[in-house]
Amino acid sequence: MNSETPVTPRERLRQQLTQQIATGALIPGAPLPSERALAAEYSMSRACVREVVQGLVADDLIETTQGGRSRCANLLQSHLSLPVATESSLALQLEVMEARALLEGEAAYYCALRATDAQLAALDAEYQAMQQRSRGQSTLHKAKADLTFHMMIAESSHHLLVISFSQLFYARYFNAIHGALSSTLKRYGRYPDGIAQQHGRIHRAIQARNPEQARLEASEHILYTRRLLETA
Amino acid sequence: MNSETPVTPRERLRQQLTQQIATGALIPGAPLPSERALAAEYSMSRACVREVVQGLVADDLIETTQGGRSRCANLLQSHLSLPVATESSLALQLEVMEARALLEGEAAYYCALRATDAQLAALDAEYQAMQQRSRGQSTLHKAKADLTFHMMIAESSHHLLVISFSQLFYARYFNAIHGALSSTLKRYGRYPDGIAQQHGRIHRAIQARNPEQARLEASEHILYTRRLLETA
DNA sequence: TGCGCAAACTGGTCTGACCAAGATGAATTC
DNA sequence: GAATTCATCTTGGTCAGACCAGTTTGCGCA
Repeated sequence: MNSETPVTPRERLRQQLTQQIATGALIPGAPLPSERALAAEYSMSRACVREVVQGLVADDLIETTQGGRSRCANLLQSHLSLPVATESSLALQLEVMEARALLEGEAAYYCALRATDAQLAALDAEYQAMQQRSRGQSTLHKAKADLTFHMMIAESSHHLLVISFSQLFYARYFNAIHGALSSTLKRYGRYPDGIAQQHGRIHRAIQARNPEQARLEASEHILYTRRLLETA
Repeated sequence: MNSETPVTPRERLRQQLTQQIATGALIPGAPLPSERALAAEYSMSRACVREVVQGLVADDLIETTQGGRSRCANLLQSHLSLPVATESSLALQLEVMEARALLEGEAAYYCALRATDAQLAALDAEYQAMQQRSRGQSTLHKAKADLTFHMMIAESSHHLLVISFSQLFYARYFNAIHGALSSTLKRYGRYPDGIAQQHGRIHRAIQARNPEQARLEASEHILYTRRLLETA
C-alpha cells in the first residue's frame, strides 16, 4: 500500500521537525539547522524551507530572529493560552450565543416531544439530585451539574444537529461558562435565584411533555444567562 | 507610542486576512485574492505572501489547492464530528430533514434580513431558472438545483454559523437528501406540487424581506417534505 | 587578558522563471 | 438546444540566485 506514498520533501521536512520537537529531540531554546542547511539536506529550495518553517512559527512551535538562529519554542506557552486565544472575535462569540439560545430551545422542544420514558426518568432523577445537593458544593461542581442537565436534555432530543452542536459548544466553552458563573457567584454570594427557578420550569415543561413551553423556558434561560455574562 | 510601529507589510497582510476571517468578511469557502494579486496590493514579493499564507494554512484558517484558488477554511470542520451517513435508512433521513428544517428556517430568516440587493437578485435569477427548466431533468439534477437554491439562501444570510453548518451538513448528507427526493419522486411519478409552491413562497417572503414569514415558509417546506417520507 | 571590530554567518525580502493542476470558454458533437 | 471536449489562461507549488540587515564568531591589537 506504500506503493503510492509520494511524500513530498516539504511534508517530510515538516513531519521531521514537528516530530523532533514533540519527542524532545529539540528542546525549547535549542537551535535549528539554518534554512540553507535544511534546504541542502532535504534537496529543496530555501523558499520552500521557509514556507514550512513559517508554518511552524504560526503554530508556535518555532521562534525566529533576523540574523540569529531559529530556535525551538516553549510549547507550554501556546498550550496554556489555547482556549482563549483562538476566540478573538467578539462577533463570532455573540453569534455562538445566539445560536445556543436557539438550539437549546430546540433541544428542550424535541426532548419534551420524543424523550423515551427512561430518559425522562433519568432526567428527573438528575434534577432531583441537583436539588438535594444544591448547597455546599464548589462552583465547579455546580457548573458540571448544570452541564450534565443540559446535555441530558440535548441527548434526549434525538436530534442530530442539536446533539452535535451541544457537544461542540460545551467542549469548547465550558471553561468560559464556569469562569462566568464563578464570578457571578462571587458577586452575589450564591447562584442567582433565576437559574434554579428556570431549571425547574424547563424540567416541569419537559416532564409534562409540553414542547412549546419547554422551548420557551429553555431559550429564556439561555438569554438570562447571556445577560449575566454581558454584565460580568 | 506609535513612534515605533514599523508594522511590516507582512504583518499587515497577516492581520488583515485573519481579521477578515474572524469577522466573517471572508466566509468559509470564499476565495482569497490570488497570491500575485496580494503581492501587488501589499507591495511585497510573492514569496513573502506565500510564507504568510502558508502560516495561515498551518493554522487551519485557509485551504489551498494547486491550480485552484485558495479559500477560507471552515473553522468548525475540525471541531465537529457528525455521525457518518453510511446507510440511508429512513430513520436517518427523518433526522436529516429535521435538522434541515431548523437550519433552513434560520437561513431564510437572516437571508430576508441581511441579504444584499445583489444577492437577492442572484437568488431571483436562480429561482427563475429553476422554474424554466423544471421539466425533463433527472432526479439528481433536481436535487442539485434544490441544493443550490437552499445554499444560496444560506450564504445570503451572512450568518457565519448558518453558513458553516449548512456547508458541513450538505456535504455529509447530500446523499440522504437525494434519496429522500428520489423516493418521493418514485411514489408520485413527479415532484409533488407542494414543493414548487413552497419554493415560491419562500422566495417571495425573502424578496419581500419578511424574515418571520421566510422562516415559517422555509421550515414548513422542509417539514412538508419530511411528512412525505413518513407516509411511506 | 581583555577589548573591539571585521568577516562570516543567519534570517528576511526580492526577482523572475518554470511546472502541474484547476478554471474557463469556445468549438464540437449528439 | 444541451451536453461534452479540448485548448487556453490562471493559480498555487517550486526553484535558483541575489541583496539587505541583523547576529555570531573569532582574530588581532592593546
